[in-house]
Order: sequence, then structure tokens, then C-alpha cells
Amino acid sequence: MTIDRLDARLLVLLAREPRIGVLEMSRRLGVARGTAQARLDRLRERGVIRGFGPEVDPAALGYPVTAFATLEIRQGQGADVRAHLAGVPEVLELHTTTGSGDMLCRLVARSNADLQRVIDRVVALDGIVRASTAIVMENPVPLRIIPLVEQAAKDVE
Amino acid sequence: MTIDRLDARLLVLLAREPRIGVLEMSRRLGVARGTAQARLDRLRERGVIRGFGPEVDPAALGYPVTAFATLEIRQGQGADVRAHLAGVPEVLELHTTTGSGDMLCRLVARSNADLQRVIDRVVALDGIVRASTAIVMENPVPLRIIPLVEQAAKDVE
DNA sequence: GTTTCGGCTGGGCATTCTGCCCAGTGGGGG
DNA sequence: CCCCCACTGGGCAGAATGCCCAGCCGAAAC
Repeated sequence: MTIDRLDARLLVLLAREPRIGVLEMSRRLGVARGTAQARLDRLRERGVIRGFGPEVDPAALGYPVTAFATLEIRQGQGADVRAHLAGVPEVLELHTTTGSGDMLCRLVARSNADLQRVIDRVVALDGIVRASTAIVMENPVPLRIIPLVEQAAKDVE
Repeated sequence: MTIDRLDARLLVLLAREPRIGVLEMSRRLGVARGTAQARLDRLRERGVIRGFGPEVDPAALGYPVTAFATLEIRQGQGADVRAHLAGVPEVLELHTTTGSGDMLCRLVARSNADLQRVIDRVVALDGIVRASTAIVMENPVPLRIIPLVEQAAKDVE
């Protein structure tokens, strides 16, 4: 459940230049190809690397508006709400959080006006008592993992 | 600023099996290799595909606790706060949102107890007036993009 | 109507990478 | 003290890549 410096360097390298192959990776890291290959395989096995899915920009798909909605859920309606929200394409992410039946979800929309449509669709379910929405204006720190990887590697030293 | 059905099929295919190459992709899609290559290049140029970074699971790095913190910011301190939070590895993401100087950030920690340390570090700055934290218990819908891609393709038809 | 142009096809080419194998080495744990 | 595991450095066939080409087609421009 931990990574060493070589793993960390590998992850950072992969994060910066995802398209490089195992051979090039081994060259940059200064290890044999088999080693790089084995490390990579192990990271995937252990679940550290979940996958290499393409990062798609919703804005480039025509959904430039992002918002976070906090949902207050009626007791015992959790499963219904989850299923409902999973069926809404504009819901990119859903978490259940501490607090009285609360959920937090990330939404996207084609415009601020369109956001209303999305929210209406989200709350169009009995199990949802109330929704409080915060529209994202800026994203000073986009989802990142490198600093954490480096921190995790340091903690092991 | 839009994608057609072939683009959508390509994105979905790529999301499901990220490691397949251009040749295999063209076979699955039933088009010439050059076409698949060209579509892929264009999607990257247009910014629809931002990259293929590895998806790293913080839990597997030893950070199984995720939380969202809403920060109330003192007027005019935005830049300081952004710089401060960018320097904290456990801050995976930061957004500025509508509302009075509010920000929303995603945090991870090694444990619930460790979360206290992270929050302390986050709020250790004059510019931050107050922090309200919600700990994530479940993640019924992990960050996803496929449904939105399919929706975007349908809207074009 | 006719021309032009961008996208797609299907193919060929040299280069590179992959997946898989091997024997040999070195250090740490049993 | 020995064994095991990780790493090294190498070889091999097969596959994919990057890059080129000529030809075809439909749509938009003229």
C-alpha cells in the first residue's frame, strides 16, 4: 500500500507524457525495460493506476458551465436518488457525504440558462428535498495528482 | 465545437479500452486507419481530448479519505488563497464559485484524524475566514464522461 | 453546371515498439 | 548461509506506428 521513488518517478513521467511507451519510459528512468514494465504492471494490479482513459473537456463538447449541487435527501431514498442521478448525463460525479442525507454532485450545462434545465431534471424526484447550487467561475487548481504522488513517495523514504 | 457520431464512438471506445492503438481502433470503428488517426488528432487539437494521463487512485496511495471543503474568503485575498492551496498536495482540485468569495476544494487525507491536519494546513492563512467540510462516504457515480459524450453526439444528429 | 476542396479509402514502406523469452547478478530476509 | 526476488541486458518474431501516395466522393463555392 505504498510506493517508492521509482514508482513515483514513473507516475510523474506518465502524467506529464502519457503517450510514451514502456521502452522510452525505461530510458528516461534509467532502468531496464523489464523493470519499467514490471513496475507499471504492479501499479495497475495494486489499483494505484486505475486506467488511462482520455480526459475529455466538457467545455469542448459544448458544456462550458460547471456547477456543484448539494442535495438534501429524504431518509431512505438514497438508492432511488443514486439511480436517478446516474441516468442524467450532465451529472459527472456524485458523492454521498456526512450530514443529514446529503449528496454532492458535479454538474455541467450548455449555458447558465441550460443549467436550470439540468437542475430541474436533477430535482425532479420525490426523494430530493432541496438542492443548493454553486456555479463554478474559475478553476485555479484543475484535478491533479502529481503533488500527492510526490508526497506519498517522500513519506516512504 | 461539436462532435459527430464517429467522434463519439471513438471517445467511448477509447474510454472503455484506453490502451488500444489507432490500428485496432480503426478496425473496431470500421474505418480506415488514416481516418481514425485524423479524428483522434483533431479531437486533441480542438481540446476535446486534453490528454491520457494515468488515473491514480488516492486511496491506493494511502489517502482513502476524501472531503469537500467550502471556503469563505476575505475580500481581495483570492490570489493569496489560490497560491496557498496550490502548495498543499492534499488539495486535488480547487474551484471558485458564485457566492461571497467562496471556493470549493477537494481534499484527501490518510485518515479522518489526518484530515484535521490537512484542514488546519488549508485554513492556516489569513485570507480564509471559515471552512466547512463534508466528508465523502460513498461515490455512487465516479467521475465519468461517456454519458455526456453520447448526449453531445445525439444533439448533433 | 462545373470546379475546388476537404475528408475518407486502401495500400506500401522503413522504423520502432511490444510481448515474451533467457541467463546472470546482487542484496535482504528467513 | 542460502534462497528468493527484483533487476539487468540481451535476443526474437510479430505488430503497430509515422509517413507517404493516388484515387474517390460529396458538398460547398463559383
